[in-house]
Amino acid sequence: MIAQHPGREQIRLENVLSALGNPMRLEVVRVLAAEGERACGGLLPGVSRSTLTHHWRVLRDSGVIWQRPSGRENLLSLRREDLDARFPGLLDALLDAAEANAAAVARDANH
Amino acid sequence: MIAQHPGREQIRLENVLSALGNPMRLEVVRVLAAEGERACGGLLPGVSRSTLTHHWRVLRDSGVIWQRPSGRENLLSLRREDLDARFPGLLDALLDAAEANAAAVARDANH
DNA sequence: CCGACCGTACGACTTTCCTCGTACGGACGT
DNA sequence: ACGTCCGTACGAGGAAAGTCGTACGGTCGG
Repeated sequence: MIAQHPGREQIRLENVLSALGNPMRLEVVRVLAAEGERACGGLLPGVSRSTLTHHWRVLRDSGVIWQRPSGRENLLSLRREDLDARFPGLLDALLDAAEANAAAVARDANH
Repeated sequence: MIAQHPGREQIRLENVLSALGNPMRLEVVRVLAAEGERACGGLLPGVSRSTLTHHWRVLRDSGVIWQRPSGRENLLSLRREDLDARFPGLLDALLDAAEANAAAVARDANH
């Protein structure tokens, strides 16, 4: 099926937050913010494809990412403009927080 | 049971985000930010007490609020300092976003 | 045209979350 | 001391989320 994205005005904060409350999806957003548009595959190694599809759907339905077919791939990108327009400063704060959080998690793992 | 709060360094972004991904809890945080320390009761009219206790636990365990007994009440307050130290700028961005979001939801309701 | 590849659709299973009713315990006022 | 109020603990029920296997449909390269 063709992906249907919510309009900018339909984006709801609670959906964005619960979407990003999942570590896998938060990691995806981190990668997209750092590296720009990317294909679906390879973003989360070791996870089955149907699980990935599920997470793309959640991110797309909550308004966090664009999903654009290109050949046999699907390209993902952050909806940075819409998120910034809707919730100014939130995305940048979230990305900074995600970085700090990832560092803390890594520190814990080695502790 | 005595409430046990995570230390500042134990606060994890994914826990904060999924805690705030629930509309009720997001509303509680909005009220606490606006009005400061408040008693548990009366924050969410029409919800049973055991449900409230559940939400306090989620917010407390994720590191978003302090919970402090005072007489026969329990006072709730935002962990603003810890959240700011851990994730600079995030809480303010979230509160601004929550306000914008609440306005949009109200607009939708009247549509 | 055919096989390989990318991603989705669907169904199933498990786990977690949300909500509530009931029972309990501490703190206050009389 | 007694009843009342505030909140928690526990258990149960239903709803939602996360994961996967399998099957399907496009798209590219030979």
